[in-house]
Amino acid sequence: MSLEKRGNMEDNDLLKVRLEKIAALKAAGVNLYPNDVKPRHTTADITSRFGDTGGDALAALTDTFSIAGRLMAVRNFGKAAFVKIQDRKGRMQCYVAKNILSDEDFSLFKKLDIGDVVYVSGKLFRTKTDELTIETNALRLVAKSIHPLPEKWHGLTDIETRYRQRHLDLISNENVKDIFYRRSLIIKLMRQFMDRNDFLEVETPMMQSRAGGAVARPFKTHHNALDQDLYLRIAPELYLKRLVTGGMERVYEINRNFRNEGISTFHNPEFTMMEFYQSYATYEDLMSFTEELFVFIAKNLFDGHKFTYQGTEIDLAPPWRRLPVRDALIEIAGMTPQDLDDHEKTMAFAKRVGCDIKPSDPPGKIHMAIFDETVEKTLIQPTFVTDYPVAVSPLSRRSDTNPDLVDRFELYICGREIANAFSELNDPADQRERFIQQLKEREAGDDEAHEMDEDYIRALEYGMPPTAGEGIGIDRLVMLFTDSASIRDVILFPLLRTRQE
RNA sequence: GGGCCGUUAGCUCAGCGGUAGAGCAGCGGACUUUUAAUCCGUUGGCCGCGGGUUCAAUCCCCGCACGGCCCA
Repeated sequence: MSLEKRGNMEDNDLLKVRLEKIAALKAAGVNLYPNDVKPRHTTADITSRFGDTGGDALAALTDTFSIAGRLMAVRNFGKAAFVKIQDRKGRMQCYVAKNILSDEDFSLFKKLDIGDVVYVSGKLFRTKTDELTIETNALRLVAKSIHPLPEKWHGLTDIETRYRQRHLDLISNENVKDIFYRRSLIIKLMRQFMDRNDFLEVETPMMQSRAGGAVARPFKTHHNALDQDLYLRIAPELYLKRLVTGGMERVYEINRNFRNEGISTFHNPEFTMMEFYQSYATYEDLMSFTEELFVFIAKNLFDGHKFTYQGTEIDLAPPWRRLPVRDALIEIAGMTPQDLDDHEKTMAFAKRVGCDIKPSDPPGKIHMAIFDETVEKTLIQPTFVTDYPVAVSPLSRRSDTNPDLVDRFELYICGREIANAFSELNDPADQRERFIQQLKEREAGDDEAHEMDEDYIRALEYGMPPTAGEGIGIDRLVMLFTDSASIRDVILFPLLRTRQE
């Protein structure tokens, strides 16, 4: 759609003014969208080199500097002006004056709008108030903006607009960019850590004919040429373990998973997880591995192992607390051993604390419902919850000492599940039994229960070495490390309902 | 899915049963070292959408849409 048409349709005065300016610029021979602009510096290049250099030393410099970025503020004095230009690294002030610029460039400057992308070059100096500034001797328009930017002081605060028009959020709210730079750094550090430990990064299918590897409802889609329904994956687990069986003894994948469930400050339907598998390791090995990984990230981010999340100080110094589910239910939920071992009493307790359960649910499942309701939110400092019931762990290895439990842990920080790990079940016969048990629950109405996967069992039948695997929720991890209250603040484009036209 | 809250100018927000307000941005003017520059003047609105009550609704009531927080 042409600009002119948009203008007529929106019938907005601000837009009309801009379109008139565009016409004037075109008439003056100015290219609104040139393609040959090459800034030689970023704002950070200049401030990091000359941030502490005095005015006299700057005056002695003969170098010229050039930056490009968005025009964020103009303080105009008629024949001169101070402007702020923002690039990917920060902001820098530039001084524009009639007696320094060519007449052509100065009249271009007079036609610029806040929000335009511009290029500036010139020498450096310090103003009366000691601010490092570029004395502009050449100016170019790089990309014309036709919409006004959000308010310069308050920025963009409307949450919906921030998510729907993330470009505006990034332009006007500086800390937003910081969060996503930090997210990128965290993921980079995780890769570094995994690579150093001899893990191989792989990619496994996002579209699966059977969505397995987790307990969750999938999204459904359809392949036309094959005329076949497919599911967006809820976890990469079963594919990664096929790779382990194939001899890739240490693998990891950092990628998206999709779960068809509600949206909240801690849930986005698509989210990023790192899953990794290490042969000849146990879930206990992964506890110390996880401690090391988190400390490694924290050291790079905070230069220490303490940080503050929403006003609470979190200390990542290992070793972290290890808490068996049963102990948690007794010590924190307030159950007695008699409650735990008696189905009727367990049911009664569950109902009392507000769990949504069915009498047909196995005891282990009810225990975990009580755990979620009562214990979870109390686990503020990093805690490995261990000794999970078999009933809620269809892919985990059975404990050698107690056949009702599995070799599994979940990591909780700030009352939220951050990671889930276990020694993998590699006995194909037991795996088949677990799937059959899940099918029974599915028939009993649990549409999150795991499906039978003969193909996966067949892979296990070739022999998978003893292996431990773990999934770490990266969005939640980034929330912690960026002190973000909502998962939507660490996902660039969180899912929102489509607006009706 | 339930409860509560929000939706007013491009943005940030006031307001009120009697024809709609500020700041910023914009536009015109003054101004060559500003820091949310300042000063003078000024344009801009389906008050989310649809019903209802009323002489009169942006305001009260009902429904819907979208969003937020809490709960499930």
